[in-house]
Amino acid sequence: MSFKRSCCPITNALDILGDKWTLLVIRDLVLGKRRYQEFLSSPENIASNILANRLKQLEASGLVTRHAYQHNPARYEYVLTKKGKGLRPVLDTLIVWGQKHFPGTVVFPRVNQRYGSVKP
Amino acid sequence: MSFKRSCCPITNALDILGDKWTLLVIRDLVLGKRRYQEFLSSPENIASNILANRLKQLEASGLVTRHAYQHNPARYEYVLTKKGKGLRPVLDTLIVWGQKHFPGTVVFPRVNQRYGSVKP
DNA sequence: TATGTAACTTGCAAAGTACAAGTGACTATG
DNA sequence: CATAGTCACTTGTACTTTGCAAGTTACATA
Repeated sequence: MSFKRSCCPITNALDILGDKWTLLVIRDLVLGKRRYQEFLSSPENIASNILANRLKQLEASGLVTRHAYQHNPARYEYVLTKKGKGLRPVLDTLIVWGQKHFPGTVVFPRVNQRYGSVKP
Repeated sequence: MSFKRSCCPITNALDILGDKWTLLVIRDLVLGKRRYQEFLSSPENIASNILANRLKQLEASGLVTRHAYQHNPARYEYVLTKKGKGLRPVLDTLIVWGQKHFPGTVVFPRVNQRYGSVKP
């Protein structure tokens, strides 16, 4: 999907977000997760290749930035950009709709992990 | 995707909405479209088999109801249920985000077609 | 030396998507 | 009356994406 399907803002948004995994990764980022293993540990059990692919796409789309928090071996953290953070209202309305129509669903708590300092 | 991936409301919503086409069909329904050819005529050029499949899924998920507007041959119209209409805030926030980050995108106008009367 | 961990990558089968063409039941036109 | 057109789909086939398991690289720890 590299060409432009239409000039509709919804269509353009879905070209980035329209699959079963991308918004879940963004949800995790909003919840405070930053590292590969943290995303993998979410209960939906995303496959590692799908996760790697989605993180790459999110970076390419400017929703996420990646920076090393350690060298030798290089380890990366992922953080939402302003554009990525702008999706919160979308997630919020989805949560409202989801909670109304799927009884028993609950919003996950924010993770508040201590991250090591980053040496540039 | 028939099992439950998790108890997250976003995940459950994405199990229905998480692809490149479903929310576009819902957008068309919100805009007032009801018939097969109308959905097909949208600028994104959805394939007819994908459209048929999505309409079936939407009906199965309770977002849309189908009723005949003509017999011999039977022709059907699709209308959003209350649950389906509840997605408007999601579309609205997507539009806001899309318009902000994809310059030049424009919201499509509502169609206001005269539909024939339905004989039950 | 052996095991473990983090962040990926690779291989392959299964599922989903895109495009074209076909179907059945009519309606309209020459 | 025969032909063409419309509507709402369905079918067939090729291509792409996804899901699962296993492998890789570069360390850290026992």
